[in-house]
Amino acid sequence: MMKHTIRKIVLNAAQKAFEKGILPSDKVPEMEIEEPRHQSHGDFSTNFAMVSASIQKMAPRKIAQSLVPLIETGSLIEKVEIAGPGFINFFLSNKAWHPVVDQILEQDKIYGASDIGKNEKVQVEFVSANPTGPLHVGHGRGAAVGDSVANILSFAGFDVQKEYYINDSGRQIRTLGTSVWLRLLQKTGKEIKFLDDCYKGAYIKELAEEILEKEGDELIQKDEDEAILVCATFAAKKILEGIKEDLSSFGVKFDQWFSEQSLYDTGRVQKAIDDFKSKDLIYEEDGAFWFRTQDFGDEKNRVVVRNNGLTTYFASDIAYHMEKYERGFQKVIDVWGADHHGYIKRIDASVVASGRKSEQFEVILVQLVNLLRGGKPFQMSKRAGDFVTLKDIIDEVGKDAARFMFLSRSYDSGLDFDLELAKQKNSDNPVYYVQYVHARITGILLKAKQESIIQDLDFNKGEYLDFLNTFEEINLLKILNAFKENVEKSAETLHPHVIFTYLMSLASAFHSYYNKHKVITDEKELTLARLSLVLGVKKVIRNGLKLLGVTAPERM
RNA sequence: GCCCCCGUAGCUCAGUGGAUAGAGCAUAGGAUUCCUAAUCCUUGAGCGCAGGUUCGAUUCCUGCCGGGGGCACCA
Repeated sequence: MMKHTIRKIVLNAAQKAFEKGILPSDKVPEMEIEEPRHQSHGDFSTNFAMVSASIQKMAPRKIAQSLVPLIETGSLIEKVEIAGPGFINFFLSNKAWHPVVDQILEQDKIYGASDIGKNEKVQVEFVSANPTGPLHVGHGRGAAVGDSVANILSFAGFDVQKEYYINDSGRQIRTLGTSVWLRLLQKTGKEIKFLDDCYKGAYIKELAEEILEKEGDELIQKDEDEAILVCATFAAKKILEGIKEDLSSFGVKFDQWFSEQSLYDTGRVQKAIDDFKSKDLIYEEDGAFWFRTQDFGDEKNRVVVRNNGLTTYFASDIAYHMEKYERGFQKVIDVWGADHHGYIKRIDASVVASGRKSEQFEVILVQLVNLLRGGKPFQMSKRAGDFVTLKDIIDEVGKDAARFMFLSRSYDSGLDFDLELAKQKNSDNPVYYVQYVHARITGILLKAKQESIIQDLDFNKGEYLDFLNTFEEINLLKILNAFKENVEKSAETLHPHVIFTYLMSLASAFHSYYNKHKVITDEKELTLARLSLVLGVKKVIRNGLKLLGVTAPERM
């Protein structure tokens, strides 16, 4: 918002310079308004002169010198300087920052919201774990990322839908049924050899016990195929219920649960295959049907119908993605684990083949999570089927700590998740560092109310903001002002950790301020000004945490 | 062999086509008669290597090295 103003000022000055004949051209190149790293370089800086050098055929510093006198300093801009190779640096007055508080208090829950999304329909599909077992840590990271990306996009003005795709069809579900069936037979005392490719987790035994209790006798009478089917349906339903519960306690709520089976039931899979066949995008070879993904940059063509007549998951995935765009989404974002990266090209191929643009499809690849306990790798024996579930983690460290931890790093990097660290209630654990700000401010406001300095914990207008002039106060105002930019950056890059980093810097600035200055002082005006400021901080912390799905406690 | 991600301080990670690359932890010391010490203040050290593009590269491109993951008529 402040940057926008600076940009206008620069453009105006350039125009004036051209009219006066100081600059030979009125062409304006791509320029940047940035916040310099160093205070001595001002609050904002532009490289206008440098990027204009070739257009104006003038030395950058000369261009800068011709512009600066045309920039009016006044109540907002204190001074303008030329530095280095030709940067024009703007120093703002304290007064320029004061309105930020009013904006926050007025806009409240929508402070920081943006309209860059232009209401474009976007779908974020995430987790989408097969209902063959409970969610584990990796799903947790995907859930945190997907949910936050969706929240952030929504806050940035996109029309967002969160979706979970249920792989409730195919061989895996049958394997699940077989797994339960075999365990069930073992329970009845039969000597059965458990198959290697079956699911081995303890939850399979529990499911077997449950179904045995319910309808065991009846089931054992049935022929095996039918019994396995019953087991499969029962188990998948149970597991999906568990998944929904876990996600709910993780604070994730989907707008839609989409069934893979429904794509078969409505004939969409067949339709997609027929459609591609008719366009010669699918051909037959060795008794199987292949989609020409190679024509779209994949390294080899991929099978959609096997020579035994069964479709592959790729076939339903093609139909699924076609269906998404038919629902009107301009952009579709899939959140996948890094181990699925090889799948990107072929889905992208299907999207392009069905007439969409490649840019309308985006995959967020979330790198793997290393679970640690006290700095040491936490061994998970996958073979035995015992792994740390998302539920275990929520139970042990709490939803807020888990989500914050998952979002603390870019998903492009692997993540070390230390259970001991996530449990600690001190500054090692970033979630408390940020939440503490919210609780501390609530404490201050409560005290102010008790002392009758304010009537209400919440107010919608700043008071005596001119009294905010310490370095720490101006610093806080600058950070508060930058919230919206950070939301936009986070939305544009689809990186929620931008918000994490932002919140950490805001929290740090607040804690420093808190330790140096009293909010409630003997001076009434100053006190009210500071109360307005900290209320603003509180609201921005809350808004930011909400985007990450973390609560903002009133006390800790 | 091919593909994806990563390589920044002792450790875990941010960050940027530009002017002096940041934070936390760890180490050492200090701050509370006062709004929550789950806090703050002070203290050293770094862009894997080699080329290229550019007025300018840690950032973009290529190659190499190192770490993680993936390469089915599996899901």
